[in-house]
Amino acid sequence: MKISEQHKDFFEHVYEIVRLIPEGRVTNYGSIAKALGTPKSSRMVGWAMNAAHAKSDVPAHRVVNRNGLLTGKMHFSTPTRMQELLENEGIMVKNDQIQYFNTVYWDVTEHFLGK
DNA sequence: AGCTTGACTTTGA
DNA sequence: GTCAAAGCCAAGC
Repeated sequence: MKISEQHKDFFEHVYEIVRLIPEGRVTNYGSIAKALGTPKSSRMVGWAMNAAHAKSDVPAHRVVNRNGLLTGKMHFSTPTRMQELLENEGIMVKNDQIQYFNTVYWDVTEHFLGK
């Protein structure tokens, strides 16, 4: 896909990127917003995730805030659902904080730059 | 129509 | 390192 496709809905862009996040990796809201060309609209990414929750093929649990904190866990079916999904992919979570966040972090822009 | 809220980030003190 | 403030914009009231 092309990042510069601005004719589509903002949410659809978010979905496409979130779907690209590899298993066992996570990214943050700002990185996604940045990839969409609107770095300051990171809040909208969160709002998009809220809507994405309905879609079954959007791994919303792989998106956390920039500190690696599971800020959106309460929006899942159960408050522990997000952590369970992450741990199921090999990501360690302690007190809503992703362990070794720097290691599992997957930068969206780096991916598109081919790095 | 306006006002508030929010799964956020950046910046400046 | 912390903290407060601003910017972002869709949805809900």
